[in-house]
Amino acid sequence: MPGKISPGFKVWLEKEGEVVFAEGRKLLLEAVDELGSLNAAAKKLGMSYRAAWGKIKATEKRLGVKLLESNVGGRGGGGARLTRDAREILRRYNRYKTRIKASVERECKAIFKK
Amino acid sequence: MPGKISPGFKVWLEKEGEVVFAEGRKLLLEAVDELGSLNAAAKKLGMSYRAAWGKIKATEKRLGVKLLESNVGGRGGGGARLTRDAREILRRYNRYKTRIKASVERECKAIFKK
DNA sequence: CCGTATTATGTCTTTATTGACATAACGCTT
DNA sequence: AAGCGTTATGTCAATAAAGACATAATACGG
Repeated sequence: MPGKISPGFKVWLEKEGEVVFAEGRKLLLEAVDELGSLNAAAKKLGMSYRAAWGKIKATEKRLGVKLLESNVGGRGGGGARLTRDAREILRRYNRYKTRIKASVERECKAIFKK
Repeated sequence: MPGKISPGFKVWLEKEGEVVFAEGRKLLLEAVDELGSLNAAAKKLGMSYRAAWGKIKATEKRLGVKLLESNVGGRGGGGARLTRDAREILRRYNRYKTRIKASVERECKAIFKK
């Protein structure tokens, strides 16, 4: 008899069968939006700036869309903020995920009597 | 403006926060059930017997449940068949996935006007 | 009793992903 | 002009995941 088994799920956005946006990018973009800096966002998520920058760059390339508008130097060293496209993708992803999450929790009770 | 973006999803079963069953195991177990042999199932899925066996073994360990009842030697070299527990897990996973898939397709139309 | 197809494992190689380090440029601020 | 914090990249190491290869044991059928 299987013990206490519980369901899990993950959602993402694709373009031509390739994953272009998932939870990691969502957290990263939201952190940039909050902090106004990719470096600060990376620190908040416990990753190196290099890694964060690489992920953003890769996503932009696959997506063919610019996600961050950044300026280097100046007061505080510079900073970055989300483009309109980034906000649009973020909005769609969040809406999609919220809906699926609700379904998951509903079905969960029907299939796995806790 | 983002191009043609489409949603994707994945579901799995957890035990104590650890993934114990997902799409790969499902396909493997179903193939074993159909063919009566782990070796044949592995070939069907384009993986080595070694890899298939390792995955089954790892899943059994994490799950604390036996998935395959096997006999070695004899006519045809032997074979394997699913245990009752394996069928139960498979049934739950399939039911769960089917439900979520339906939700995904429904929400998809609402969020991504195709 | 030998051939055969299968289960059952160990080990080693290759590959892919992630992470760490290093360096340059930039433009405010003081 | 010097300092600071940030963007922007290249490179290389570490770690993880997947795959390839090798070998033993088994039991049935001819």
